[in-house]
Amino acid sequence: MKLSSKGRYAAMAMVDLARQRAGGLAGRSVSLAQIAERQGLSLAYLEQLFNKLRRAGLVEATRGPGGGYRLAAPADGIRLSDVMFAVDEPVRTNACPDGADEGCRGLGQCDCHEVWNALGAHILSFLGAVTLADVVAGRSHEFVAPGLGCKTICAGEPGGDAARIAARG
Amino acid sequence: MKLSSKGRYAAMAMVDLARQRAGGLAGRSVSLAQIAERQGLSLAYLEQLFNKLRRAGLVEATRGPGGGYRLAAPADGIRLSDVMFAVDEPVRTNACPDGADEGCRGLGQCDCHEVWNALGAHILSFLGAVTLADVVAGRSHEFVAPGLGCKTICAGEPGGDAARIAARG
DNA sequence: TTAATTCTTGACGGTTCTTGTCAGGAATTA
DNA sequence: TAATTCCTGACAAGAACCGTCAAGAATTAA
Repeated sequence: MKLSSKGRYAAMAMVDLARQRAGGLAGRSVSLAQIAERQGLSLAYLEQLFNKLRRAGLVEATRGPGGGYRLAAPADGIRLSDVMFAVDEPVRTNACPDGADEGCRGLGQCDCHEVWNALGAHILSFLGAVTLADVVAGRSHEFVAPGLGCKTICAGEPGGDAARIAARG
Repeated sequence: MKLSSKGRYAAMAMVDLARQRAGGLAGRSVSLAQIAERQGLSLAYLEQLFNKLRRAGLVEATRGPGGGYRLAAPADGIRLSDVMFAVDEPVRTNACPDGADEGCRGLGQCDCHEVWNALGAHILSFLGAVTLADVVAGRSHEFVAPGLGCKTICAGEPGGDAARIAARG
C-alpha cells in the first residue's frame, strides 16, 4: 500500500499554492520555479504535473514574466481526491477490470472483491473530505476514522511511525 | 495509491484458509496446491508468501502427505493489517525516513507530513479493524468510514467502480 | 526402506512502472 | 527584441515487482 511521489508532489505543490494565497480570482500567480525551490522538487517534473492539474481545471496559468499558477477555486473547495485523480493517481485496491463488480476472471479470485472495494471507499472517504484549506490549517487529523491509536498517532506523539504503532497496537 | 498483489494474494490466501475452516487447533491442514488452484495463483509464489506468514506466526505448517497450512489463531483474531505487515506490505504514505516526525530532510517538503500521517492512520483504522472472519462473513463494508457515497459503493450498486463514483461524487 | 507428498529456502531474470531529464516551442510582458 | 514563464512530447535510467527455478528437508504411507 503505497502512495507514489507523483500524487505526493502534486499535493505538496497545491498546498504550497494555497499557503501563498494564490487562490481564487484575487489570488496572485506563483511561478513553478518558486514552488520547486521551496519544496525541493524538480522544476521539469513539476511542469508535467501542473499540466495535468490545469487540464483538470484545478489551477489557472498565466504566461510571461510575473506569470505562474494560481488555484482555480478557493482552497476550501479543492479536495485531496481532486488533486490525486488529476495527476492520474487512482486508488487501486484490486486488480479487477474497471467496472467489474464480481466474479472477475471467472475464478474464485474475487472472494475478496468486497473488501478491496470497501478499502478503496474508506481511503476515498478521507481524501474526499480533506481540502487544501484543511491541510494548511493543520486539521487534517480530524478526518481520521476512530479506532486504533489514532489520537496518539495524529497528535505526533514521539515514537512516531504510524504504521508501526498501529501494526502492533 | 496502490495495493500490490503481494498483499492482495496474501489476504486472498488467508481468507481461503479461513473459509476452509483451517482455523485454530481443531482445524485441518490445507495444502498450498489447493489454494493456488482455487484462487488461480502461482504455487511457487504462494510458497514465498506463506514462508513469511509462518515466520510472523499467523499460520502453522505440517509437512508430508496430508500436510499443509492452518491458521495459528481463530479467524476473528487475525486482522488484515497482520497479514499485510507479515508479507512486508507496509502502509507508506510519505517518503520520510522512519521515525522522523517533522522537518524531514530539513526542507519545506514536509508541510504535508501531518496529512500523510493522518492518511496512513486512516487506512490502518480499516485494515486493523477487519478480521478474516469479517471478510468471510461479507461484512467488511461495515468498517468503511462514513461520508461520500459509501452506502452506494458498498452495497454493490451497479455502475460500480468505487474510485470513479467517489471521485466525482 | 522406499516413494510420495508437502513444506523450506535462496537465487535469479524479465517486465513493468516510476521517476525524472531534455530539448524545443508558444505566449506574454517590458 | 529579449526575457520570462508556461507548454509539450519523447525518452532513458533505475527500481520495484512478479513470478520461476532448482534443490533440500521433514513427514507419512506402503
